[in-house]
Amino acid sequence: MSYVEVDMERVLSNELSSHAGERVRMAGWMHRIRRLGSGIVFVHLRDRSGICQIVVEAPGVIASLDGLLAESVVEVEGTVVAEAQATGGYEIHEPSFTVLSAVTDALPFPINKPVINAHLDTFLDHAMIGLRAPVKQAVFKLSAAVAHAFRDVLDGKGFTEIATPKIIGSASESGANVFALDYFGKQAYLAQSPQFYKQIMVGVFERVYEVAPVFRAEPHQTVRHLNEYVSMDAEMGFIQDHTTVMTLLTEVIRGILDYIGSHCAQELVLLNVQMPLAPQEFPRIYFPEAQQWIFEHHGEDCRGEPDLAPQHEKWLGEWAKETFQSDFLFVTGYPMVKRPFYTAPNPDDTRYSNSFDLLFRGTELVTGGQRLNRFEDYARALEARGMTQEAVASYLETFRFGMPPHGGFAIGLERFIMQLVNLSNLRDAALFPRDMERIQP
RNA sequence: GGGGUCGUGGUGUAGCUGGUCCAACACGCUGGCCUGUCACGCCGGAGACCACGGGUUCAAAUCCCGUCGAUCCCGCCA
Repeated sequence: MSYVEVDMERVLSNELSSHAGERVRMAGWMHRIRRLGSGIVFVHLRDRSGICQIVVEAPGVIASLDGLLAESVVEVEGTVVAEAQATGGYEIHEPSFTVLSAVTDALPFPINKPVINAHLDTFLDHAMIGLRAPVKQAVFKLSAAVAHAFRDVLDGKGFTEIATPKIIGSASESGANVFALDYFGKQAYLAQSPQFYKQIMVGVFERVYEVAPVFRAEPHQTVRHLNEYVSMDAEMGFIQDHTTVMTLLTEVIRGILDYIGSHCAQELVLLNVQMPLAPQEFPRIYFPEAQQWIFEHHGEDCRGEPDLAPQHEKWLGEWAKETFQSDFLFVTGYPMVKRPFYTAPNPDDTRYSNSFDLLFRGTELVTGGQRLNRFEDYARALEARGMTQEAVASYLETFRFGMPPHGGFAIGLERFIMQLVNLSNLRDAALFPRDMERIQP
């Protein structure tokens, strides 16, 4: 049995320098066609590696491009020539074209300009095409690199990747609303988090992670919420307390930043990314102390409130940057009343929890903490909240049969990208975002 | 769930204290010119019943009401 070679002797636009003088075969989209007159046409060919320029001078070949609009797909055979005038130093001469797919209609909006001139709503209606724009590609290349680096760092620390179900039978977990669906006549729900399963799997592998979508039926309408987003979850056993998890998270974040710094130079430049300040140890502040600081420095008295408002997080983020030269800030010890039942309390003051949020440039990026690990503690926690054990019976079985002290966290991938790239809307960090109004495309 | 703002050719905007707007500019599309452009340039052209419905007025893109759509903030969450 023989297979056709995947790359079929095709040369990519970023490989021209190693083929100078050769006759090569290329293929891609006509990103831009610049017809300078009867005598010369420049075609910018876009493939997965980038864009290169093809110079067309033969009248017959120029005629073969008549009527083709941007985004037409072509195969090109031509000679690689070193040319100082060309961006990148090389271009294709004496080409011949085979049209694989001709475009004759104008695009909904131009995608070959440095900036995309379309409202978010318009863009999303045509995301199928808009995503081809180099600036948009770069966002999702970065996104892929972040997810890759997340896996890479955790693989290196003995974690095992898992895939937990997104269709689940019971919906009692945290405060977030769930989407109900009909499952062969039974009531089922879309998972709002892999929380239960990743804890259960700590009992199997000690250390696990998952990169997968989660579903939130919250009716929110803001630039930093989606109803479906990618959660990068990790959970590990045999921790001291939540600070062990914070140390792990710090290493993960720094590992991700290192990775994209060394692998995504092109995207970072194109998107004008200011690399985050990420010191060896991220500064941390205890929840009630954060409220006290807000009261003293901004005059707003939120002391006693169970949570921080977005504005508070912004202030704290600015403070961390100025005081500690860090774009990241841990806020620890969120009140127990605001945390789900599986959260471990602070043993020294049980009003507060052994949990944390990580703020990235003043926006909540990660939630994590230590979980309860003894069955008796779960029984008490459920009772205190008026919940029944039956509702979470299979989850609880885990804790009857030996679970180590453990904890973990969940990073919102789109949030990470949004804050990294300084996007004004989380929807710009999702390929096909799902919000209250949008389920198409 | 509560509140604010907006709705003008395919796209992005100007006009919006009513008449001079059968609507202007840029991108895109299109006809012509240009053999080194790379956000090419130059000269033309097509394309909008100014979201929809009603009202005020001699006169409405412009003022009022309603509907729909979009968007942002708060709450909730990552």
